[in-house]
Amino acid sequence: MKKDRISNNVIRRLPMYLRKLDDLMAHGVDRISSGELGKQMGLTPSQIRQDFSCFGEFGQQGYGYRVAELREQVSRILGMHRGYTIAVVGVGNLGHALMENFGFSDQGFRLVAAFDLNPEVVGKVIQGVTVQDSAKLSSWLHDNPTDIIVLTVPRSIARSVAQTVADNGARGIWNFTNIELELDRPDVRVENIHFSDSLLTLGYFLAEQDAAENG
Amino acid sequence: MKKDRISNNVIRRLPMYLRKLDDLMAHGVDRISSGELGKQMGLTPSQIRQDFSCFGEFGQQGYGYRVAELREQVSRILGMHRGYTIAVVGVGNLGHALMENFGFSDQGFRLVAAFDLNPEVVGKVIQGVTVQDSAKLSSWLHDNPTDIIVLTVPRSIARSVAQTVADNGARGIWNFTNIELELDRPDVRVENIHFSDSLLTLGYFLAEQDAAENG
DNA sequence: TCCTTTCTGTTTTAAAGATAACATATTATA
DNA sequence: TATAATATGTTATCTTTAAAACAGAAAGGA
Repeated sequence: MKKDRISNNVIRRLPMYLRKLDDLMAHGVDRISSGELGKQMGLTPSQIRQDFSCFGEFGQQGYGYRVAELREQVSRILGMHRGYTIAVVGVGNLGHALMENFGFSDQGFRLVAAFDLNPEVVGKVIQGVTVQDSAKLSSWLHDNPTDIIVLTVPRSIARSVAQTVADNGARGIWNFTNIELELDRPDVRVENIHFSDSLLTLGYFLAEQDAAENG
Repeated sequence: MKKDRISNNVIRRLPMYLRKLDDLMAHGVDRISSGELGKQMGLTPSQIRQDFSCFGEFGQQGYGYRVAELREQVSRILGMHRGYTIAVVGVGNLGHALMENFGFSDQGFRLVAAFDLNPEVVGKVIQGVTVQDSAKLSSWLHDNPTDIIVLTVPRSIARSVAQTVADNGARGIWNFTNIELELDRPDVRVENIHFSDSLLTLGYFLAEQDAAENG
């Protein structure tokens, strides 16, 4: 039965399902049961069936799930067919790396612009996109409504840039800066990649191990 | 009362506390109550007190928490004083960006080595570290036990490289490749940065918004 | 110094999340 | 065609996580 309110945990598992299903398709698997899928993903069959049942009935009793169809459903739920537009703000090492190596179009997004304030970077063409001067950011966004901003600027200007893009129609911010943005616009969604949080978590587990062994 | 088993959720919040406490210190705040901290972080005071009480009694009734002291405790819990060693494997755009811009030492880690198989990259010195040929990876790790491997190689070789480093004493893998590693070594901790999972999650929320408005 | 206020650490209660159980439908097989 | 096996979607139960309530200790003021 379709649910109205989908829990965060379920949403976070959707991309994992997508990856696994892609993987299965690449290996020529065209049907799978929740039991087998659970075994391969380290989840219980119950959880898998419950997760999918939040969005509809994608399986068939006595048969299982058709991989291609399920993959399509998950991809649709994630909005991958919508072709959301993306602009990178801050073309330093990281922003550059994302433009070059992250396959935005593979994931259903369209990289449409990039901005930086360094004159040495402005004008460069990366993946078909010309880096523009940050001074033009506001007006460009105003003229070209853009769904998602990749925020890869130094943390010192992160907050003000975030506010600027939020005030100029951005609907989501993919935040790579190491701060909590705290915008005054609840309609703008912020998704964080906190590198240091992740590494420190890893460090915690090593420290825990060390403590258990020595003290 | 100190707890034996700390839940994952609590652990994931620790780095957030650390960032907030750093922030408070930078602003000259030297004491804070769970109420005020909760307000600033979007958490309930209860949760904050419970989180800290997992590790000990860091506050003072009627007074609150001394920011510097609490920061020190959190940092200690995360093992930041232990100076875990780090080697980057895969010095492409992303690996390079991390070496240059992520402040490993600021977070208490020591960047000690880097490896790549591209001859144009091998020999380069980045942040004081000379990039070595990947052919030397196994033997080097064997001779220089390293705590954490930053895995920034192409996904095609990710699994085999991960296995290699795990078999040569790595204790943790910071995985930036878009796959689930599934090592046969439960003692090696894997911490993932799944860029696409994160962006797709953001996409989900935009799609949800769109669906609510139109259909 | 005494009393009120503040605020912690812990206990209790409630909510959320995950697992297990179940009823039912399809597939495969004899 | 009948029957056993399989596997879903849903309901019920259990576990985990978060919030609220509370008792007691320190701080601050009159």
